Amino acid sequence: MGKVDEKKKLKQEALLSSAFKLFTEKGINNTSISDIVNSAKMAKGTFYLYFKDKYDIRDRLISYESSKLFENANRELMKNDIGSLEDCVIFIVNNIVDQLNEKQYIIKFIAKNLSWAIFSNIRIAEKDNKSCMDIFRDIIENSGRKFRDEDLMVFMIVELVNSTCYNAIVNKRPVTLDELKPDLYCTICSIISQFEVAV
Amino acid sequence: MGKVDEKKKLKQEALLSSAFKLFTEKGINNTSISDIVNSAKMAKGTFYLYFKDKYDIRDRLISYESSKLFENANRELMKNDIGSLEDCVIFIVNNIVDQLNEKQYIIKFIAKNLSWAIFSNIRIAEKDNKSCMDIFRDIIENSGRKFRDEDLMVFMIVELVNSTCYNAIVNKRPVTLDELKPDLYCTICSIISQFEVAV
Amino acid sequence: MGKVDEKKKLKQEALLSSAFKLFTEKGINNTSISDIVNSAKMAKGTFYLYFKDKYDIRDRLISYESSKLFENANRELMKNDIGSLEDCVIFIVNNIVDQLNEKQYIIKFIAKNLSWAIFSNIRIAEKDNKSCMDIFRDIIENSGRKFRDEDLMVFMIVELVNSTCYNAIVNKRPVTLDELKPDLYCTICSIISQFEVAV
Amino acid sequence: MGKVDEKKKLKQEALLSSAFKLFTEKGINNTSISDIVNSAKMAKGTFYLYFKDKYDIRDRLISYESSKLFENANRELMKNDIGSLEDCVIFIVNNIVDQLNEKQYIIKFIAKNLSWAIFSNIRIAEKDNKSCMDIFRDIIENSGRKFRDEDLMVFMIVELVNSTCYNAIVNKRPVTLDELKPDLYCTICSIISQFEVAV
DNA sequence: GATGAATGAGCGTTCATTCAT
DNA sequence: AATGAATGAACGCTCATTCAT
Repeated sequence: MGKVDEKKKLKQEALLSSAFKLFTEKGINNTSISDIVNSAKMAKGTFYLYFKDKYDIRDRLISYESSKLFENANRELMKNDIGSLEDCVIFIVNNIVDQLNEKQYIIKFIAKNLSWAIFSNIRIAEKDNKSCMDIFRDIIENSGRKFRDEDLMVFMIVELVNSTCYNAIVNKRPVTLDELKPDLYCTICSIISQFEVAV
Repeated sequence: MGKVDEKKKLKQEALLSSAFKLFTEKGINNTSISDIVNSAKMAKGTFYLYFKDKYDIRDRLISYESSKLFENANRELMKNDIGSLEDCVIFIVNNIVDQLNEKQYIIKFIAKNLSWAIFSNIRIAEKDNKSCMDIFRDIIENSGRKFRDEDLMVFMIVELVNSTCYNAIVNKRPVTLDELKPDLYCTICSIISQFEVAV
Repeated sequence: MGKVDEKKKLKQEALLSSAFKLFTEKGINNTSISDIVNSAKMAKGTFYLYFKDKYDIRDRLISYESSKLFENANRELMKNDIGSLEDCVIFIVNNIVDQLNEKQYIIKFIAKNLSWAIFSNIRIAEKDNKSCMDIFRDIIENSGRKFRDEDLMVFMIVELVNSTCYNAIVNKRPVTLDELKPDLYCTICSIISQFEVAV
Repeated sequence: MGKVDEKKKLKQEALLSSAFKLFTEKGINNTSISDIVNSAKMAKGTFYLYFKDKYDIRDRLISYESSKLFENANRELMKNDIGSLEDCVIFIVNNIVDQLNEKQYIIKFIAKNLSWAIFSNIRIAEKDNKSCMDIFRDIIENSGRKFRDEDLMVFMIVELVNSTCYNAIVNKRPVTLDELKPDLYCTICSIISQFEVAV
């Protein structure tokens, strides 16, 4: 990579991190392109060399931040020797919601923008560019068990976790994250068992 | 109520219905106060006599539209003689998601804005101004059964339904609403049973 | 007309005259909306209450300035007792090109923008809102003479005058206006005679 | 001419032809230098090595395209054995307006920008770099006839043709080109005769 | 000579809000 | 109470021009 490309990468990263900081602090609607370039200390026009508009940079950030969460969780999973499928799924969920709980600004930024369509397309560089969904499928396959509709099963778990944890973390209503966890994980087990078919 | 008050109420209602029409058609971000007053055929300044800003009128609309959904569902529940608690809950959920499926613009408008805080505060005029949560509590009490943490139970059900149905109705991904329903209702039963305590 | 309407008219006139001044001084391409409102001493947004954009105000000005030229010429024609059709046409042409010669900024502004379509639609308030073309038709009719294709005849005269006088007035090339006039008027007579048909 | 010079000429020609294409397609005001260099597949900075700005390249194109029209007409004139001066002039005019009628985008581009100053300076490479005006002078001389003010005569003819044909070709108003021609050529003869002096 | 990333002034336009009527 | 003309800050975006490579 030449010197020029390196400089370009730095510029782009400066824009991404400035935008992330501002989006999480003030919200997307209250952040202007001017704010972003001022914070990144470059000229307005430069923004448009790298991104189409505010929503372009937002989508890039959502994918990037989401994949980081998932990568971290997955890395930890590999380090440990987790037994059953249920334990694996709960381990990942638990790891991710703990990350989110520590960095609440991330969940505020991601949650309301993370559609199933985006989620299921997030790629994990460390895992051969596989999607999150692919990784779940691998885990399921490795368990040797059989399920009716894997995609629907994962979808229901993801949506349940996403929406309940958002409230628990951000509003602490109607319960805190720690109070939510036992029942959340219990329901995850119920969902898994409800989809299982005898082999 | 005097003639003047009546006129005022009419003005306000005209603003609310114009705003709802525009918000669902073009989205909140693309609707200006100019648009709203033009559509309601009154002067710009008049808007500020009734609402603080665009977000004030939005919140009023969310409450109003949500309560209508719930009222409709509840009215139907009363007409029928539903047996078990599970059947009651599923009846209400089913009725609401069918309403949403028919009027998709409502779910697009409400869903991303409907926090648990708002939901649990929605008042139903027809039912002595009780909140949705109160009505669920009544249903539970009438069943004669006993649950660990009713609020958390209802919260989990509401969040699961809200987030999965949003995707199923709006994107039809990863499944359509009809394909989702059986598994959704099965999970609702699991959640209920997981919270039940022996009497 | 109420006080408010009067104020509105004043605002609009201030915008028109500021725009005219700037357009003729610096050209349309070098005049921004900002320039216009600054010169008219009002806020930028006010411009958009009265005109769609820069080209809207330009077209309004072209019509207005052109009709003024024609009105003046016509008023003078009425005052005098001009004999033949040729003399009438030449009187009007002469009067208009003299006006343009005195206020060269007008011809610079109008000439390159004045299409036949615009010209033939210019209305003269003083003459029952008749178009320029209508007035020519009246003059022709009053002469009692008969012509093959009146519109084409007037068109050729107008275009010849417009284009040759623009150069003569603005560039004084290849001749000055005064040097051009005799031959121009001679050619006008040729055109008229070439279209005349025996009665 | 060295290899380097040849490469430079190719670059310049690529810029000219890209600019011409874009100017005629979208208009000068809507064409940016970015557009031109993108279309010519070179870097932005390169443009400034060859042209001062957009208006520099425009003027070069007008001269170039106009001279091509005139060259074509003149070449055809040479091929034929045209008799009188009137026939020669009308032959050239007719040939040029037919070219313009076939390629309307050229007249749209040239007409509003073609001043007499530019026209009279157009050089014809094939004819010893003579100007258009020189060629007319040659034709006049060859006819053996004598005229008062040749330049003014040619000027009036050129302006009349240019402005009337622009409308006839582009707007087809108030008549089409074919409907215009007979009267236009008749007026040209009148102009010529009006300038002739007895020998 | 050729490049193209970077600039930043400037553009047209929008719109929430005010306030005299 | 109701109006709507007026405001002007702020917006997203463009683009001619520069200059280090």
